[in-house]
Parts: sequence; structure tokens; C-alpha cells
Amino acid sequence: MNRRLTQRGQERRQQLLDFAINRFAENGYHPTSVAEIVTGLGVGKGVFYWYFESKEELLVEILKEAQLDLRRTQREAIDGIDDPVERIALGIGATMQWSASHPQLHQLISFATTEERFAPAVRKGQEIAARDAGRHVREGIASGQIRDLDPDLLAHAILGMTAQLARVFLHERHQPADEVAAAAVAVVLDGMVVR
Amino acid sequence: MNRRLTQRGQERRQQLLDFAINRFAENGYHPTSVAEIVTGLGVGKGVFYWYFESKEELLVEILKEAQLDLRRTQREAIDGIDDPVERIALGIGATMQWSASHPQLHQLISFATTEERFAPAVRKGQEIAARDAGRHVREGIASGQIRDLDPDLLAHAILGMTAQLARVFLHERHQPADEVAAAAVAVVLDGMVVR
DNA sequence: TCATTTCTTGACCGCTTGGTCAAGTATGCG
DNA sequence: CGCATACTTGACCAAGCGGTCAAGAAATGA
Repeated sequence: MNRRLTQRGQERRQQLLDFAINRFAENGYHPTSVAEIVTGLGVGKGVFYWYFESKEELLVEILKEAQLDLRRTQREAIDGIDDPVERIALGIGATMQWSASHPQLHQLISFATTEERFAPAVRKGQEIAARDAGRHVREGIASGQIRDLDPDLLAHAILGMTAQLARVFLHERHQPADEVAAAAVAVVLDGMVVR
Repeated sequence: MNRRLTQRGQERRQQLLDFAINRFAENGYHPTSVAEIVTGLGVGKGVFYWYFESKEELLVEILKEAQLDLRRTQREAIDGIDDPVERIALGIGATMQWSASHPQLHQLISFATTEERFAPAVRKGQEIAARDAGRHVREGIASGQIRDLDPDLLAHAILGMTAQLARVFLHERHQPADEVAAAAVAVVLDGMVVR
């Protein structure tokens, strides 16, 4: 759906996105109906289909924008840093911060991963994130700072750990993002075992 | 739903469970209708509601049995092992093996985590798993084998990493479970950084 | 054999769903 | 002003949903 939107139109579209994000995260994507969204906003049903082709497209749009935003946050966090190990640490920190301030988006991305219909839309973003992390890992291996393990696996290990810690410690237990991030970094860099 | 089931009844119930597991995992829980399940099995609709109170109860039942089975697998793997670090390693291995042989269940558990309605049914099992892992960590800390970090956080870090690696490397890329498990153990124990 | 219990059928119900559309209103712009 | 374009309305639709139930078939057990 590519319409030429006026200022007003863009605001309306954003209203729909925001409201849908909240309802989807709270109530689930499938159980939330288009009718619920439009009546919640106090508008007619046609408004929804003026801005989005379908309910499915709406979610895909949400996912795309969310992943773009997350990536931008990560990029800004590591901008200008040369040391690959530090880049990894800062990336984890940025992800935690982003996840703390966008719990609904974090949850929607998790949901999308579990549904075949939406997995592709998310997989691409995850692969990009994994490739980014993998690049830092490879650099670290090349410079002798990081052990010679499969960079791809390390990257996904970081991603998985970060996502789980965000869900449990940030969203469920509401702990400070920087502390959780610091602990995650400590684990991922040095492991659990005393040497 | 607690019925006294004959042999035949138990088989029918299992048929429903198995078919639903496959459809739910493939097509999603919400998009899969009760009608689809019963016609797929070539039986009348009443059969479904003879064995399950509702579609929702069916999924909860699937989740409960899956988590029970996973836990049993983990318990068997570490049975008789004293060293806490080795118990953690074996637990990761057992989880990978289980996840490799039950990809649909792994996916359904992931889905349930993202839907408020089903999260409680899963949360309990996850907390048990985290507490189990946390106990080994605590023991390891007490015996001086494991660094003095938050055991709860370490436990969730292990869980998150394992789940993500299982999804990407076992279910998407079909790599051998024991190799992925070995790599995961290496990361979690010794970290990425050269020392 | 016959009564009891377990299991199966499938038409049926009220309701909601995602989506359409003809009609009308507001806005931007020359 | 006047016309084109952007936006909004809400009744309407076919299809599908989860769930019910009266009726009957099959197995069980005495």
C-alpha cells in the first residue's frame, strides 16, 4: 500500500500503528480484530483499509519498522568504536535499552518468529543482526581477542541470550537495563567457569 | 476434562493430540480450526469435544505434556552425575536432543510464551527449568567452580541461548544436535574471549 | 442376552471475522 | 471559487468460527 499521504494522513496512519501495536502485544495478533482497532480509535472501518491492505500487512509493517529502528539504535551505539569486543558489548547494551523501551515490539517480534506466515519478515532482520554480530566476532577472532569458534553460532548465542534476558529481567521483573546488559556481557565474554 | 477412557479412547485422544500438534506448529494455533482437525482425522466434530473441553484446553494439554516430557528427559540425562558443571553440560545436551526430535513442541512452547493467554501455562515450566539450572549453578559457585554471578541470570542465559541455537541450527539448518550442544556448552562455560 | 457406558455422528446455532463499497466530507491548490 | 484528491463513514457480505446436542452405534460386562 503506497499512498501519497498528507500530514493528516501520516498522523492517522501512525495512530493506527500505535494502537495496533498495543492491542497486538496485549491481546495477541489473532484475537485482536480490525473492528476492535477502529472502534478503539473511534473511526470507521474504511479508515483502516485506506491505510493498510489487510490486517496481515499491518503487522508486517509494524515488524519492518521495529526492526529498522532497533538496527538504527544498534548502529548508533557502536558508531566510531574500533574494538570488536567492545562493539559486541555496546550492541548488547543498546539492544537491552531498546527492548526495555519497546517491550511491545520485542514481544511482537518474538510472536512473529513462531508463526510460519510472519517468520520470513522477521528472519531477514534476525539474519542481518546475526551477520552484524558475526562480523564483529570474526574481527575479534582475526585479532586474536576472541576464541576460534563458529562466528555464526556465537552471534546467535548472543542474540538468544539477550532476547531471553530482556524478556525475563526487563519485561517481567523490571530490572534496570544497564545492569542486565552488564551481566549479559560478563557471561558472554568470559563464561561461567572459574579458570 | 477427566473421563474414564478405554484403550480405544486413549488412542483416539492421542490421535487428536498428534494431529493438532502438527497442524498448530505448521499453520499456527489460531488459524487452525477445530473443523480442520476433525475432518483431517475423518471423524465427526463431537469426537473433539468428547476428549477436550475446548480448543484452548487442548493446547494447554499439549504444553503440559511437552514440558513434562522435556523435564523427564533432562532429569534422566543428569541422573547420577555429581559434578554441577557436568550436569549443566548434560542438561544442555539433553535439551538439544529433545528439541531436535520434537521441533513442533519446541515451536509451540515458544508461541505460547508470546501469548498472554497461554504464557502462564508455560511460565511455570520455564521457571522450574530455570530453578533446576540455577541449583546447579549455585552448587558450582559454592564449590568454587563457577564464577560468583547471579545464578538466576546465568540460568536464564543458558535457557535463552539453548532455545535460540536449537531453533536456528537444529530446526532451520538441520545440524547435528550433539555438535550444536557441544558448541553451546563451550560458549556458556568459557565465554568467547581468549584469556 | 440385555442394560450400561463409552464413543461417534453431523446438522445446527449464534456470532464474529476480514474485507468491500457507494456515498459523502474535508482539504489542498490553482 | 471550483475542482481534484485525500480521507471517512458504516451498512453490508459471505465465510468461517467455536461449541452444542439429540440421536445412534459399538463395546463392555454381568
